[in-house]
Amino acid sequence: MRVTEPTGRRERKKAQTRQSLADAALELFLDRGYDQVGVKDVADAADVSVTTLFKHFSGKEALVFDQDDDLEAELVAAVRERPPGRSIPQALREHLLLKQAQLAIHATDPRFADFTRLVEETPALRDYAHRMWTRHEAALAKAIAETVGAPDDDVSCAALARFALEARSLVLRHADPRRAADEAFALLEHGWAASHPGN
Amino acid sequence: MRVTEPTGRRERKKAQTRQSLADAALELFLDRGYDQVGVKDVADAADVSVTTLFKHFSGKEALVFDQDDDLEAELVAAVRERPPGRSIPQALREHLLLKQAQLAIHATDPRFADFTRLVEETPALRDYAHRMWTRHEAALAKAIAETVGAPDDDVSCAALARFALEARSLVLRHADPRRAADEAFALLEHGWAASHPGN
DNA sequence: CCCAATAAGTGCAATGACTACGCTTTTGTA
DNA sequence: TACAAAAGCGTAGTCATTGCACTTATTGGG
Repeated sequence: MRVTEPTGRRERKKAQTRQSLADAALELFLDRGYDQVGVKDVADAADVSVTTLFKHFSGKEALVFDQDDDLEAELVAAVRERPPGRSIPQALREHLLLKQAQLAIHATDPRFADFTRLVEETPALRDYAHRMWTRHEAALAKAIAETVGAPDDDVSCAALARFALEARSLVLRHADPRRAADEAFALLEHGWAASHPGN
Repeated sequence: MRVTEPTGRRERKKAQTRQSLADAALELFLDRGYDQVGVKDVADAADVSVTTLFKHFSGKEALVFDQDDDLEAELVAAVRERPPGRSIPQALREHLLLKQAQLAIHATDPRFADFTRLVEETPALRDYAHRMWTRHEAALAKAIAETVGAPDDDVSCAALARFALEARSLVLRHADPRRAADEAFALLEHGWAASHPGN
């Protein structure tokens, strides 16, 4: 019995189909623009039926983003397991910048810049990416509240969670994200320190 | 030439049609739920064609919200013409609470509670309402920057604009919006004061 | 090695929001 | 009155997305 990679032919083909779709989609979108490409075009290019496409991806926008499943767990961990002496806003700033840097590793690929531009210039994709993060607001708020010993529905904890997640997209469109993040999070930092000293 | 109300029969009928549509839509949505009603149903109930419906409203969601045109102007004015001694975050908190109170005036109408619930429980409507506000983020950021003499693209001004607008929806889902607003804006207040004392 | 369960993939038809188009009716105005 | 603009209409289309019934391939067991 194989311990690593219990990958039968079935799962391999499935992954392959999925990859074909994602590749075809990205190429077409970059070439013609998101709105100028129909879901039918993508399916044809990947040589599968439209029905199959929707068995692999929940919607047209999802074709562009590979599964970022444990986003929530990482976000919560960034707060819970932050090094001693680092405030929650600082920890969140670091985490968001780190995730962005992880993406930028592919920056060697000249497609990457185009990819980023595609996402930022297409409202449907921008919104989708945004929601990938804000989706976890409640979980983040809860983690923060537990960390500082506040009730689960504490408003300032919810506010910090919301603002930090919003800061991400705010900062991303800036030429120098690091500097922008410093400024945006400085605001949160000071505001947070005022009511939750030492966190 | 009539100065006030240059209202000919034409414009009156137009407004009437629009109103019929809005009324029919609200009644149907409240009765069956937003997703269970098609635009065809609304058009039929108002006794107009679907094409006509879309000449009056930009989309299905817009049927629910009457034109809030000068939202942006009011927002900018709240910052620019705030009474002396009141900080920008405070002014924004007041303005947002005021606008909410203005809506709640209709609270005598028992439909109003249902209306609020409808909007909050229907993702499409919640998002639409949210975007009605966040749409003006750039204008608000610019107004703030000019008020404090910062460059138009100053990050902390943009951040304050974004956070304040987000605070609105954050606070709205709370049982006591006023208290929630106090907490959320306290965070912004202190953070903002740290870098822009006296504003 | 064969069989039955399972899962991937297919094609087709339908829904529901929205648009384009070409047409008729109404209304404001010269 | 005559004409242009505006309001409305119906049809037919696009596009994403879903349900359904069907074929094909893979797998695990007997």
